[in-house]
Amino acid sequence: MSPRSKAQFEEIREASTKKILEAALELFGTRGYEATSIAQIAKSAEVSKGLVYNYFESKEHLLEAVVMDLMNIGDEMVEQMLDPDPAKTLENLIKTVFQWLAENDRLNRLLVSLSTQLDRFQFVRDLASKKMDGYLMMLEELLQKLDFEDAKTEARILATFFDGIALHVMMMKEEYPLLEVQEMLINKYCKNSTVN
Amino acid sequence: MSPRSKAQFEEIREASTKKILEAALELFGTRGYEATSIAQIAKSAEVSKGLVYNYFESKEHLLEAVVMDLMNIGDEMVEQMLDPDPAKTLENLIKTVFQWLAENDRLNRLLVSLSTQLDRFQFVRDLASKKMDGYLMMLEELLQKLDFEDAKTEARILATFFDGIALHVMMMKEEYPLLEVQEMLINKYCKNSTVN
Amino acid sequence: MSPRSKAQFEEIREASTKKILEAALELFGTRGYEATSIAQIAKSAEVSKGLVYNYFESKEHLLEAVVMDLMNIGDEMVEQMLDPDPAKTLENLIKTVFQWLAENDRLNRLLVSLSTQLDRFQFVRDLASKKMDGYLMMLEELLQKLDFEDAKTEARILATFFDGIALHVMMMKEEYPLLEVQEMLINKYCKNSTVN
Amino acid sequence: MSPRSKAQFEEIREASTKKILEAALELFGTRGYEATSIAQIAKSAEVSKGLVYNYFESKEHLLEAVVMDLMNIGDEMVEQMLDPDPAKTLENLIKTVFQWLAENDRLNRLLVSLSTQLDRFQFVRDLASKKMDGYLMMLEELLQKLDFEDAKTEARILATFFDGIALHVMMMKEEYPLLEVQEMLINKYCKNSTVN
DNA sequence: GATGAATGAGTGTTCATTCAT
DNA sequence: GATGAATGAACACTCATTCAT
Repeated sequence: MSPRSKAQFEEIREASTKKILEAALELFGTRGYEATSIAQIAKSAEVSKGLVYNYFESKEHLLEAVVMDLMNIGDEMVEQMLDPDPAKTLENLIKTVFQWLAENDRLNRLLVSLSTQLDRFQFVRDLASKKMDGYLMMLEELLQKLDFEDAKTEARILATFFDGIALHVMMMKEEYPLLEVQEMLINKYCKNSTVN
Repeated sequence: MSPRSKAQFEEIREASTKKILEAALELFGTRGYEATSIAQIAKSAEVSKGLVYNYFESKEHLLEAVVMDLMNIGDEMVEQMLDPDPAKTLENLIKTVFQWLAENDRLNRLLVSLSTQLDRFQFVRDLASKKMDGYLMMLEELLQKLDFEDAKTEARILATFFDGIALHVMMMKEEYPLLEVQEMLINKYCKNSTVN
Repeated sequence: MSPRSKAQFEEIREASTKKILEAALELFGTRGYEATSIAQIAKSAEVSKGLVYNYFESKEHLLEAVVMDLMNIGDEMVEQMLDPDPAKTLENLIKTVFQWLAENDRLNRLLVSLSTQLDRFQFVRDLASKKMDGYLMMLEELLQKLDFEDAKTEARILATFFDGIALHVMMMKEEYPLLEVQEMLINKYCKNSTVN
Repeated sequence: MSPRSKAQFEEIREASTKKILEAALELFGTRGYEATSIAQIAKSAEVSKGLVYNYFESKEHLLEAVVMDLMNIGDEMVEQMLDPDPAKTLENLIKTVFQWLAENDRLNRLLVSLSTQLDRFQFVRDLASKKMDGYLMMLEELLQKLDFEDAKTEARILATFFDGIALHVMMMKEEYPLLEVQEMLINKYCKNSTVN
């Protein structure tokens, strides 16, 4: 009865959605959300303006979809760095953060830029808040195992520092001495257990 | 209708310019650059739209003037914290940074948000780059005096960390444990000379 | 996969057409023609957008079909009120008009609203004009039999009045005193023969 | 100080406002509110789209302004027809209504068309409701003085009839026999007192 | 016969900027 | 120096219509 099967339609939908999401990420990440127009996204995705609205209710919903996509990727990465040795886990974590920053310039820029507009995008605030809490708890636990005195504040410092790096890498790109900083950080935090 | 002296004109110019700059800073800081219109600035400064364009070539030039103003204030602050004892100077510096962040929510937000658009605002890139270099050099010198081994990287870490705090305070406002973090930071960096 | 007979196809066609027409009537009547989208009609008729265009050339042609449908219903009603006694026929007519208005809020609204756009919908103009002529002639004939002096103008007045009620009922809904008005109207027009 | 005086600005504003209001009335009245775009109004008023929004917050506010303008005119007319003799006043009223309909085609069409969208335009509903109440009371009073038995319902009938004429004139324009209908109406209602 | 993905012209609205005075 | 009326390009979004399957 139907001319195309459900599966065929699904394929088409997915392909178009993907093209749009990728274009949106690219542009939101490089120019920022406000400075990117739907027309630009459509053009970059080689698609009509109207189609964007077939798949996403509004520009803001498109942004939400882009961010949600990213978050899922983030979760997967965390699981891969667990290790029986807490020092090793922390080292993995640090290395992963640094590597991610080196490779995901546009996502990084998008996330930082959104963090300046938390009031406007409630969903970002909720998401960031939840992520940050999980983040902090994990770090605190690790640092406790590594016998840090005030693990809670140390975790805060480490988390703050990670985002500081995100900001600086975003601003300076390759000029930021990621390797040196990473090494010193590992020295400071992952060699602690042996010292104490 | 007595003709006005040059000085009088100059006074008027300066007063109007100041009113506009203040309104622009306030609005750019709270709503963001994109979301603030020239009409809003003019209204808030109790001035006509046309007058804004008499003093500033464009919205972007107005932004530039606002940022320049901020930077000058920053320079003044640095001079006030110098102390013969490097540990004391560093402590002053840390305290000043923390205090500024606690008190200047909107400026902080404006600066962070501009840092995400360095490609668009070339003058911000140049400015930030120059400031950062001076900043880093000053920190490196201090840390060297405090006998840190790799003072260059430590300076980088400290600068990165400051901006990380800026980012987190902007996001979390009063919820960020500024005091605890500040204390731990002072312990880590300003007690070094006595230890070594 | 048995081939379907012509009759079966015809049945399918008719069923789909009917569903679409009903949905369109409902939506045009409640939201208005401009404010109703083809997508809404298709959804409400549980049919694809494409199918609507299989059966109706355009949105405007669909409207035309809807209106034609309505008109046929109107014709059927007229035949049911004929009576040997002209006074009785007129009374039937009045009562039918009032009852229809009380029961067909949405159709009434659609027709009035279309009458304000006669220039745009030529077919409505033609249709309305033809209907009105027949209407007037019937009324004139009746009133002549009831010995009204200037039956032509009286017929015009009655017809005008009917549409005035349509307008007011549409605006005021239940607040309009349909019963009182109906009674007075019957008194004025259907008791004439006994007086003269 | 100011380049143009307040009065000059006021003049300019008024002239532009008037041009826009006139164009809007013309187009809303002929094509309807929905079918008229701001672009069309601006073009017809020989003005930029942007200017329309300088003077009117939104398309709906523009409509409101147009309608309010009309209503004020209506009020002025009522006062001019009062007469010590109620029969004469009623006659004046009838004549005024008929004359207004003959001369104000577009306003009439606009008002009828808005009456089909009372739910959408709250301000029209409020306005119409208030006008109608005053209208009915005045008619009732007049008819009471003229010794009509059920003056309340008669007033309702007259008011309904007026709007019926409005509807028919709007549809048929010059083809509607305004004069004959007017004469018969005056005969029916304004000769009553002498008979009784 | 039937589907719904895709298009593009059009909508209401905003706003940086210009300019006559 | 100062005003605000005026412009026009741009924006987010809608929707009648087409078409490959």
